[in-house]
Amino acid sequence: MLRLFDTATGEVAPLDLRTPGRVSLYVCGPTVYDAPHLGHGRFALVFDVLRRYLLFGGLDVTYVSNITDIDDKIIERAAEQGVGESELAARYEDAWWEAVDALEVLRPDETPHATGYVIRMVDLVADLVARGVAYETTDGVYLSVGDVPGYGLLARQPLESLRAGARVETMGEKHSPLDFVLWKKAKPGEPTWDSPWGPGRPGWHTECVVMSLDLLGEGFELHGGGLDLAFPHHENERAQAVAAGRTFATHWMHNGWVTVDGEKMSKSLGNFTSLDDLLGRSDPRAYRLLVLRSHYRSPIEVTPDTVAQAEAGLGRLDELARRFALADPLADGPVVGPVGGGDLDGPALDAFVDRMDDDLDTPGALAAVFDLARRANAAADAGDGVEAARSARSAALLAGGLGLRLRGGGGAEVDPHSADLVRRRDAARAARDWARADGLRSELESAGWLVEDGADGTRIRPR
RNA sequence: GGCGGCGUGGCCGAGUGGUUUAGGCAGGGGCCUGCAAAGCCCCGUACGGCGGUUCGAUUCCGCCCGCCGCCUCCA
Repeated sequence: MLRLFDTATGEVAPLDLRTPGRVSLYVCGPTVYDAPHLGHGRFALVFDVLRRYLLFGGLDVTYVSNITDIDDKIIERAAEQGVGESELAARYEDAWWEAVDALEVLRPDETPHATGYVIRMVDLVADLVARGVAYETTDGVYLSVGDVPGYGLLARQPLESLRAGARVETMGEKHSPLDFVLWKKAKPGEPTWDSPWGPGRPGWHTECVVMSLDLLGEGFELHGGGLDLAFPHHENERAQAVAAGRTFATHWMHNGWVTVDGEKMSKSLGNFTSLDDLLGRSDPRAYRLLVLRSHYRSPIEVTPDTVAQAEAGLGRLDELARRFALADPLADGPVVGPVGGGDLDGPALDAFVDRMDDDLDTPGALAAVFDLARRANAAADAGDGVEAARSARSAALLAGGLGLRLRGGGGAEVDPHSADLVRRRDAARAARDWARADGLRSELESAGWLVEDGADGTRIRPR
């Protein structure tokens, strides 16, 4: 039984299901006004791992993640670049999918776009106004936060405490500084939709509450996103649902930051590395491994050094796949449970599940994978082929459960010149001409290959 | 000011009131190898500081120091 830390209660609790065997997740996706950075990649990976683990456990998972394609930032950026908002959004949405595809993050089952749900957003806002919890001002419609029971749940602070910290200067016509905008009345030149309050566009918090409820229904199991979304974004989504008398998500999950020199990576601080940069200079799987190596709620530091460490660890797992010619467990999509059987290492699987069930302890789960790798090699060295194969197969399957694909054979194309060097080296070794064999190894190494001698002769792979 | 998190061996990063260790990377020694590589075995006696509780604390409590986050757009 999976237990997860719930931001709303501050405790680790079992993930209760509306319907046995089925689980629905809504994860706030990106606002597509710029290229995604490492932080976006982390949230995509964290929730991909959660999703894969639920599938691994045999659950029927519905995963929804939106694209925010209308927003202040998009309007601003489009104006700067002299392009239309929809054109800009489409460009960065493409960049988004390209990056997460490279990370082997599974595509959501549904990807609602905010612009496709405006009519329903207007309906919600009108309902909130009719219920007397929202009010109109000269620039928009606002939710009266003081009228929502339990406001402050996700901030983990009571309303009064939040009010004390709020910035009063941005209050305008709002009744309380914490009241937030549901509908923004149009300013000249902005894209607009019709509403009872005149042309305008929805507020960000209204977008996600409408899309999640529409696609997943009331009482869906889990709503997630980066920790910075807990307050005010998720708080405000929840407030609208509560104010409208609807049951919202029953569990809240937030991932920690990617940090740079200990500070949160963000667009506003300007200390970000784009996903493209990282993926261009390292194995995309290394970032997944890096994310898995620490707990999802902890901050992670991504540096050339930690990336290199992850790549080295990956090399070890790939070597395992190569040695045992393991089949790719992700060849036909994600690993779907129930998983088990006599040809797998039961205790190791149990250890893996035990770690994952405990609030997604991926570092612990990974330890189980590496442990299997070591045991597979040790058993093979000792001549126990059966045990070795079982451990190796189990390691690959569990790695696959985490979305980590191991690369064994196949690999890089060997150019004719290098292939010739390999042939000549085998001949030299057969003739016990070590000086010549060593010279040929040097040549191969300077051509970028890693050279290994096995029972079947010289083997090379890219360094 | 309010609320919250963190500080673990060379690096990354889990975890736990004590008798046996996370795991990975790097390093040292050994086995294997023509030499390597890969793999396996062994090794380093770590838990910010000061007190307290306890037979015993890295793990619980208090204080202190340092770092970070949220309270405003943000994954």
